[in-house]
Amino acid sequence: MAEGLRERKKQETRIALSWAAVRLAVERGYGAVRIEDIAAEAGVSLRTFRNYFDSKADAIAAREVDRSLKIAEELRARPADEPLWVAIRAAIEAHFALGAEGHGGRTPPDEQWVKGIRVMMTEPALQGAIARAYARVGEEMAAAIADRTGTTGMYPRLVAEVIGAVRGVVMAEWMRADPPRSIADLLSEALDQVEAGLPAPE
Amino acid sequence: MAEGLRERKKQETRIALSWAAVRLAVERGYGAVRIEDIAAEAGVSLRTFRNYFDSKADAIAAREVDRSLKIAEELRARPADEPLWVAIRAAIEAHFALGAEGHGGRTPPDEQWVKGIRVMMTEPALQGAIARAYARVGEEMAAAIADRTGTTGMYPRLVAEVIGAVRGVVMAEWMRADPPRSIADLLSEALDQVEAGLPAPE
DNA sequence: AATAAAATTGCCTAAAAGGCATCTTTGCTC
DNA sequence: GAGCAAAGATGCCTTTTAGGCAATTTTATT
Repeated sequence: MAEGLRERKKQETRIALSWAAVRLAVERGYGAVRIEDIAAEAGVSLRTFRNYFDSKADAIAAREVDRSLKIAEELRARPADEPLWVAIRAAIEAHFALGAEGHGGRTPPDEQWVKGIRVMMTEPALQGAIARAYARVGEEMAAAIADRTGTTGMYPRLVAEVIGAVRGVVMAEWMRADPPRSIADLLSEALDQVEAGLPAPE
Repeated sequence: MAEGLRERKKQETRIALSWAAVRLAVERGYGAVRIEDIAAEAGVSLRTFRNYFDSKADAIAAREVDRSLKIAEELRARPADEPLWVAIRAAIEAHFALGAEGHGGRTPPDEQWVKGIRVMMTEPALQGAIARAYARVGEEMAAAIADRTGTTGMYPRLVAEVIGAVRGVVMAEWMRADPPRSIADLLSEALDQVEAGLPAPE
């Protein structure tokens, strides 16, 4: 086994910790969670928590990083001859498939995640960590785009950051839209506008 | 006087504190600055510092917020009949006029600010605060754009966040470009690409 | 099984966060 | 211009975080 037990256990601990952090924050509010509680919940010592994350906020943000990195992964998985923006749309849509007007009866395990997102976007103390997390994601995206298009210079980063902007605006709108709109819709609308160069409507 | 001495003094203290924070961070490195030092430098008590800012990082970021808010201000000041993107370009360019291949001999007072920027973009501990700061700026920008275009929905926020993305990418490229390129150039290039809808180059 | 490498943990100190009461300053009224 | 109310500044205090260091346990390798 290439990675070995050691690596796997580390990942597991990391994920357990960040899930615990999210769960507790959702349950009792971010401010009321001590990192001590998080560590206890995950079954490690307080000190170990600190070996994994620099802060409570980072632990929560880590969940979103891991999720979001999948966009870049998905993008790399798309056929190489697919036009860039088609691939991008597909990658993002796959990522957001969670909130998808979940019919089908079975509550997706993501349902709890939606609450987590809400906490993350709401709690001011978290926004810094989230932003830093997305910066990480942006780098991955830029790399994926650079590889796919063979471009250098600002282009890949520009695209990556603009996608990040779209993600953010869409999520914000999705959370506050009343009546609710589907993420797929919002996403599509936003990407259309971006691809058109955001012309001023008259 | 509408605002009164009270408000003015508060602003002064706020600015003094955040300048002190930036200066000290540039001089001796972010980590080596105690908020106690910052307070002392600005001539207030440690406790007062805390009344103004939630953290050391916020104090530094505040400087960049104040600066960046001028973009929105500038945008509002542009003639109402100017096309949106023309106005946006002008507003951003005015903002970045600092680094402008400063000939003319006199070192702009902004020279120190450039160092400040470098610290802000470099220090990981600061990136969260910076990001939050830019979120503030994004709101102002979105409001300005909404007012100017009379649009609602995602459009204003989308434009604002995309501009933020451009700003970020341009600054990063500017700091790492070797040989150096002028900010105006980079900005122009980035905005061209965005306005064109970021088409994949072939 | 023996040993090296790496992770976990406990202990400890410095620093930060923020509540609360007190004292000053500012703004307003008479 | 004296007095009063509101807002800000300050000091004190407790809880929580941050992170270095060394000891201990666990995993990987030979």
